[in-house]
Amino acid sequence: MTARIAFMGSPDFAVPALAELLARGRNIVCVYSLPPRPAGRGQQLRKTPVHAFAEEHGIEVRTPKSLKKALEQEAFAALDLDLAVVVAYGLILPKPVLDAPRFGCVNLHGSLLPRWRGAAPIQRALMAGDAVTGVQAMRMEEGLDTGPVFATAMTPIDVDDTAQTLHDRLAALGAPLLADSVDAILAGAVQVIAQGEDGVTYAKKIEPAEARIDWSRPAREIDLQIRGLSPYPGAWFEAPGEKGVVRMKALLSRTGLGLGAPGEVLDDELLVACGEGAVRLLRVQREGRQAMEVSEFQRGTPIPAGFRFS
RNA sequence: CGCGGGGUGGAGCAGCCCGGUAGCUCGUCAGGCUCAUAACCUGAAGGUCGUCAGUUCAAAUCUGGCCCCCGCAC
Repeated sequence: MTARIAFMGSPDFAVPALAELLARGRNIVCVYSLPPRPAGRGQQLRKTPVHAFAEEHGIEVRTPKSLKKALEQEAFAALDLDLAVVVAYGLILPKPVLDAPRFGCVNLHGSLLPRWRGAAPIQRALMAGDAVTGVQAMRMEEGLDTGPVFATAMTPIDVDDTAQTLHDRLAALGAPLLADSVDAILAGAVQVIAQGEDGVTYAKKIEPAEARIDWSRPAREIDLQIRGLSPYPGAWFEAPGEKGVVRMKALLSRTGLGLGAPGEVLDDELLVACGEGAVRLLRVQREGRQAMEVSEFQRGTPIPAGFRFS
């Protein structure tokens, strides 16, 4: 009943899972997270969300740079764990670590495996235009997200979903799903289903270069790019500003109808012509400003029909 | 001290370089027009211009400190 569990995770996505385990009275003896590092403006040292959350709950936090060294692996083994729960940790778990807990390691992944194995499954599913996605609890193996699945929760991807809304929904769906799997595993009553061999895709990490909008692409693709990269890193293009062109992020959009040269603004509410079709921008953010609805943006610094984005 | 942009009535912005009666597009309230309206017309309320100090006859505007927000890079 007081099984010894370690939680390994780093970003926001992992926090609800840890919170759920605590809410169910699970004995989290230690939390592993990526080490604090200089980040953001001013290069301040920043703890990961999981790190901060764990500290608030008085749990020991360890932040090794790597788990490849024997010393770290021994420290991990010394925890005498029954189970390790891993959610978007950020470090590779070497075999000695995977094998240390009595019941092994369980992972929560944000896609319907074997589709979108890897780093950015939520954004990739959205950007690819998938109609449905989900979260799965799975047993960890040495391969990248290759282990057999314990449980699945699915959710449709809506036309006004962004990476943010989808992320939040999947995190919320995943927390109880994962906790249920933990219950089942510890009770020795868990069933697993091997991943299929067909339909394997990899969710490559999002690179900044992918964020620039190319208005000559089809509207459908641009809309998916905008919503899939929203709010971070944010699909962007160049807009006029007082002191020359400024970067402007598109945070929410929907496809629309219209004809014009790629990048041409077709009405006074930022309907922009694409290589094929048009995209209506719904929420934007200009450099140095807060994100806002297009109606608000147009009130302050209107971009009229006829303007052409490059 | 990583680079840079910003904090002006409820919202979004202009004004700042070249100190001197607070502006624009909306919103709100009242009245009018209309079969009617989120449309149009008229009028009104609402701001110690982030904060503290300095310069000055006079500071939103110039100088310095502090707080908060944001983009890039990481």
